[in-house]
Amino acid sequence: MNDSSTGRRRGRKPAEGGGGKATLEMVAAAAGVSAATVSRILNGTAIVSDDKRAAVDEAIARLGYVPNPVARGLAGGRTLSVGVVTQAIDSPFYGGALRGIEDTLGQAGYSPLFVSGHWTAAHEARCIEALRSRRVDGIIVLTGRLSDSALAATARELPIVVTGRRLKAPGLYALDFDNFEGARLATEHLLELGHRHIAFVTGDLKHPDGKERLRGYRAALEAAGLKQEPALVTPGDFTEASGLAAVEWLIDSGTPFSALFASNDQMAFGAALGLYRRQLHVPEDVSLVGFDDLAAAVYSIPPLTSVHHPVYELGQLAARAMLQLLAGEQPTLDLPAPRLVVRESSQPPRRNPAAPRAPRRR
Amino acid sequence: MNDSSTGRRRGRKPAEGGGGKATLEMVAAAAGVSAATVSRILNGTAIVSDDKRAAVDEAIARLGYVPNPVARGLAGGRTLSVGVVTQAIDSPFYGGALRGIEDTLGQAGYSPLFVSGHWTAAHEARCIEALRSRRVDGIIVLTGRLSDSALAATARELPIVVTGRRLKAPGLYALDFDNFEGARLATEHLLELGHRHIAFVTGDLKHPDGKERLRGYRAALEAAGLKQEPALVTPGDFTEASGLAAVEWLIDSGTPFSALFASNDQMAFGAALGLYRRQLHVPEDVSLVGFDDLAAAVYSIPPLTSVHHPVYELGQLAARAMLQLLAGEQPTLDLPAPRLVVRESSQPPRRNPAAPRAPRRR
DNA sequence: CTGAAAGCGCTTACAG
DNA sequence: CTGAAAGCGCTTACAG
Repeated sequence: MNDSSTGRRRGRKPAEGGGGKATLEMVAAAAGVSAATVSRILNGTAIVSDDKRAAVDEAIARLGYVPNPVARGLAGGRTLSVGVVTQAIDSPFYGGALRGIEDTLGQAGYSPLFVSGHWTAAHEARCIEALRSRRVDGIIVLTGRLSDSALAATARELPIVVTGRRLKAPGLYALDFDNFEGARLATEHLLELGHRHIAFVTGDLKHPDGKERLRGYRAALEAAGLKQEPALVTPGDFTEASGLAAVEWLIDSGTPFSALFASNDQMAFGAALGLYRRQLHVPEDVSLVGFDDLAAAVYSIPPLTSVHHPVYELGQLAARAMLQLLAGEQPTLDLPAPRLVVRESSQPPRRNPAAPRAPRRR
Repeated sequence: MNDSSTGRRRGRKPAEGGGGKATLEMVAAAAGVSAATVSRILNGTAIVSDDKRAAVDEAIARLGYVPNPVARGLAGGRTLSVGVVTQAIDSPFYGGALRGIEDTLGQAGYSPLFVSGHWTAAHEARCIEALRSRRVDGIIVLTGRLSDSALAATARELPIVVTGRRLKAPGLYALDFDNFEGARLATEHLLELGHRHIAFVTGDLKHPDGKERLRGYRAALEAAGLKQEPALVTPGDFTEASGLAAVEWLIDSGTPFSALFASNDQMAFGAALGLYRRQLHVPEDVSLVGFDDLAAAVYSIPPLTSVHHPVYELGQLAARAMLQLLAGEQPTLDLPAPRLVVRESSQPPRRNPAAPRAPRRR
């Protein structure tokens, strides 16, 4: 072939592979139609005659054209991206949710923009500003510390999906997990095994999840007709370190307990280490139950009984709700009910189930 | 004040809070200068007289102006965003690196765009396309399966920083951790404790990290004058499940060993569960050493001796290198040397250090 | 030192 | 059904 036949002498090499140089205009020229028509075909905005459509499709394929989302964002006001405010990009808890969001959004042609809120309202507010300045089409907020009213306010500007709270506001959809029921289930499990002295490590009680889980624990005890022992409830903050500290505090306080329910798996892991250090065996000496059912629960020693928190589904649903909001629909999605995954860390108390036994040192 | 003095009658409410509606043009008008001047001040592109600068600063503050990165990207060709190809957004291993990248990039005004490559070259290639179509200014690739030549090729189009390999190419900077030395150190530690039968669980051997760690293990044995026992080397793939399977395989094969070195912590966790299931205690019966020093290593039972892999720093350095590449500089950064963190999972072998002991069932 | 103007690659009323 | 044209909010040669 003769290369003088092509007009691009000093042009960069023709586009192939995404991000190439082909533009809408080039496609339009190649197909012999206007740019507007190509745009309409791409967006399904209007009915176009079959032959033009075929010509355009062919041109797109031949040029390896990939629309430029940046230009799209400027012109159309939509960027096909949604911001995701997580608390820490490397959180073992939210990780699964991020994956669910990424998968679901990706299928719809949207990209997630992940930012870390670092568990402070000020930081989260800054994240939301940054996201808005990037012109995201909507924002998914995973829990966080922002006030309901702040969230509702920004929902007036662009669609918001928020997890971990119960909240109704225009332009906003809230997705909540039944933490109360989960904690109730876990406590009930221990009660059914015969435990009567069940220690509880709280989460951060400023956090709705923390509050609800404590409530669930108490409700189960009450339903069983047991009196609450304040000495068995020790404060934690959802970190491994606080679970470890809680166990040491409990043991040192001398209050007998045959089971321990931690408000999340991370604290349960910390608690397990604390028990190990004090030579108490799980589950022979103390039954241990966590909450969240992290991936690591399966490989903890012994494998941890835990309330399954469907984080991946949470991410999927949050993304789906966002897509619906973006499409002008009203989401009606809901999370599955909590269920307990029983593994090897819980069993009936050693001696007489009714007779509490003080952990002893060996 | 009389509101007829302002021209915006039906306009949306004035911008306040990021992402507001103020535009460059509005700032220019308010400050009595041209848009070009405002742009120059914002970008530090040219020297501007003090009084104009003051007027502009004031107008920006008053209007709560936030530049629109989308428009910026279209006009200037830069989006102030860099793509990050990780393998799984919720990887316990890469999580720290993502945080390092986010922190470092954020300080420089850049935003990361995280995408998951799912450990396949095809997927990663698609990620890179998607990222390029989003017009990122550069791409950081965390390990991955892409061929060196594919990476070098895309580095001709935009700056690339890649971790986990040794590679030189124009527009590309590679950041590698000394996996060989790390594995050598870990094995040496076990040898110094007196172990002579050290089992090894490999990582994915198609992966450079996997290969290097095996090499380090072998080098240490050789340096100690020990003959290699092929039966002690069992294949794994970096997952917990493969660590568990490896231990079962090892025990069932009847080959005696007093220590086990897994090519990463996740496999060490799996191995720990396998030992627990077979009633073998760590470290009394078997010493266990991992690699990577994940956050979870501190809370595993017993706390795991592991080669520290500075992932957060890795992320920071990768981002820093990208920033330098973007500024037209040639990075010369390097990762810290590996070091071993000794915890409670390793100790001298039970009996005579020189006499191998077959794990027994109890 | 500073403006006017063109242009980045698309979308979207507005008119056929 | 389809074009021509304006415009999204910036940046950047090009001229003073």
